[in-house]
Amino acid sequence: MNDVARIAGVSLKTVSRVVNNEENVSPVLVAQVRSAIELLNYSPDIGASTLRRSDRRTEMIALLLKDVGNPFFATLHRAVDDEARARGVQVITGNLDECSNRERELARGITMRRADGLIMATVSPDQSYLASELRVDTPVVFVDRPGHGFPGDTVLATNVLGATEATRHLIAHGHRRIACLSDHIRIPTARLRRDGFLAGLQEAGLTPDERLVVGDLSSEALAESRVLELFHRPDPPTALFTAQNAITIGAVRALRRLGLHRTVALVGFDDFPLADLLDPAITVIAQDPAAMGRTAALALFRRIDGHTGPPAEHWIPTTLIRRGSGELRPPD
Amino acid sequence: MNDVARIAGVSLKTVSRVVNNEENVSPVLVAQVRSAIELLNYSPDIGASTLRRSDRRTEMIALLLKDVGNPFFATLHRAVDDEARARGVQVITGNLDECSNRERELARGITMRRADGLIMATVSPDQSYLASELRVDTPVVFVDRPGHGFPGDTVLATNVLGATEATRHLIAHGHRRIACLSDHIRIPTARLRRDGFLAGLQEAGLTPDERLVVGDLSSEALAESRVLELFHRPDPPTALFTAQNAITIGAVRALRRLGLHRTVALVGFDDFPLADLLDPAITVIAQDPAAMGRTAALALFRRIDGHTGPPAEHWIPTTLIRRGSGELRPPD
DNA sequence: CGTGTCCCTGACAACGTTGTCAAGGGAGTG
DNA sequence: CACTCCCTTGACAACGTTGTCAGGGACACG
Repeated sequence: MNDVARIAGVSLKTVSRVVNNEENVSPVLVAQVRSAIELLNYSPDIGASTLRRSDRRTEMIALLLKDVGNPFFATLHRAVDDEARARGVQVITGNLDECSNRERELARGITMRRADGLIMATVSPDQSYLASELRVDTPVVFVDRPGHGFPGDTVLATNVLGATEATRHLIAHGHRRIACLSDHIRIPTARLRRDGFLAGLQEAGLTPDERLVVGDLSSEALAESRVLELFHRPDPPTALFTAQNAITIGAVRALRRLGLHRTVALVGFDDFPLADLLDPAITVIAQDPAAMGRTAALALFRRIDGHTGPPAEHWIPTTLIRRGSGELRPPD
Repeated sequence: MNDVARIAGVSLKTVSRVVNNEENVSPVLVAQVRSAIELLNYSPDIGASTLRRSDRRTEMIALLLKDVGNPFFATLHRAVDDEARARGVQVITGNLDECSNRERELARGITMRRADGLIMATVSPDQSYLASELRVDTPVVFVDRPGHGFPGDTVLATNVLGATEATRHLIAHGHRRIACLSDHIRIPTARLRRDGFLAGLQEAGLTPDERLVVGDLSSEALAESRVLELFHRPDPPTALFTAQNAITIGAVRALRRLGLHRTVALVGFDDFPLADLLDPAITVIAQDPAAMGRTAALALFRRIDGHTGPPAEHWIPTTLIRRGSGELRPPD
């Protein structure tokens, strides 16, 4: 910037004014400065600018989630990025991998980089550490999973309602023995979906068989083997509700191996690509990760732009998509 | 940092030394400074540090790709991030969406943020603009697609070889009329895979029927409708080689609709989740996006750490995975 | 003509940090 | 004891930028 000022024959401050498109600079000088910028290939340094500015904006927000490689979060990430780019803001991401202590570690990195805000799909049960880890007034939005011990807007899918709807759907098709398969129950989404499932049963006056409620399936492979077990025991279920993507796929593999895929009904929580091309096509409760990302980003930017007020809750509705697997009836 | 120094009763510089774990600070002062840091909840400002440091490292690298929401690139992104995090480096991403001018626009943003390096899956045919857009000595690594007009290491899948192998595989199963369906031919990967396809035909002494070589399929839906057309014309192919993920899926949909999915052979370039659960399961030439991301990141960090030398080319091998769709024989 | 107002411009300090240099003090050496 | 050397510490400037303030010129008004 020094060089630009010298070449253009103006002061440093005038260059700064031109770069920031401030008013009240004579057109002649603007032209001179611009051509000097062109000539020298000058590019302003956002870091230095941030340091000096009074608002201290870095024009960066952080997005902490399970895994940017996971399709659900990758879609959410893309939606956040679209909103951010429209404002000239960069998104920096961190992968938590269901690993509690990494949450805190990454929050520290966010702070050192002075991000303007944070969107986070929590892993650990308590976020009160954010009070000391984050700078004051850094807004936080919790997405997909709620936060505890730290104030922030929340963007959640209607997990309970969706799971209840899935269960109701299976019951409406004549099922009485329905298994519920979910990820580890300490994960909020898993717990809520199981709750929704139980509510669905209760609604119909059915009592859950606890041997059919499995809550520690942390991988596709584990889900597959647990479903196989389920059907090697007496009195197996006639329908499955799988509370998450990877579990649904594990269950599909197991049913295939058992030759039961056209017999046992299945409704999965969370849609996935090609679900409609399987045989039978898989009925799901679809989430809308793009809407979740967009909503979270908008909520965050509103806070960054100065909105104050009590934490808001945004609910992103889920949709039942009938494709075949959920409409199979039990053998009479 | 000022406050920390005052509370600890030492100079600014000593705090700096402690924060950076420099040697030759007395243990007593280290302890004092650390407790003051604790007390005040002090967090160093990477931005200010970058500004003053002589090496000017921001500890950020940029990753420009088609779409972070696309599974192939999401996996690649994750692999890059793993390497980066091991070094305390942040990855910032940009979505190009096959849109040429955004490439340059995002490069400008990268420069303003002073990223230490750039990994990029090019969209436009020429990257010579980088010479003026980037700061001098910013290393660039091209991944998935080669760069032109600007020096940089390259990490590419064996596109030609893989496509030839696919074609050879179909020919070995008795096919003579094979269609090649690819994305727009100006995209390097699409062109290379078509070239590999043609090489495979030539190897077997077959002459390509140009009506069976389609090169402008930019979406799944378009691929689907073009395949439908293909089979409504006389003398349709007995096998398909689809040069990309989305096209493969479009083709599967079309074959389903025609009831030909168990008749017409299909080999797709690039693996995708659930390919093994379709009926028939889809034979593919699998790429290894994680290896590509990892290799690109390692190459970039080697440059950032001072390695000089002529641009290197890294080839990531593809693998033929036989699953059924590629082993169908033509009707006699 | 004097005064006030507005527009344009630049000098200067400051943001939070680290590189440079010099000074103080203690230990080791002749 | 004098001298050198190394370890420890701090003062100060500087990184690239912007906020603040003040000065100078043009113009309008009384």
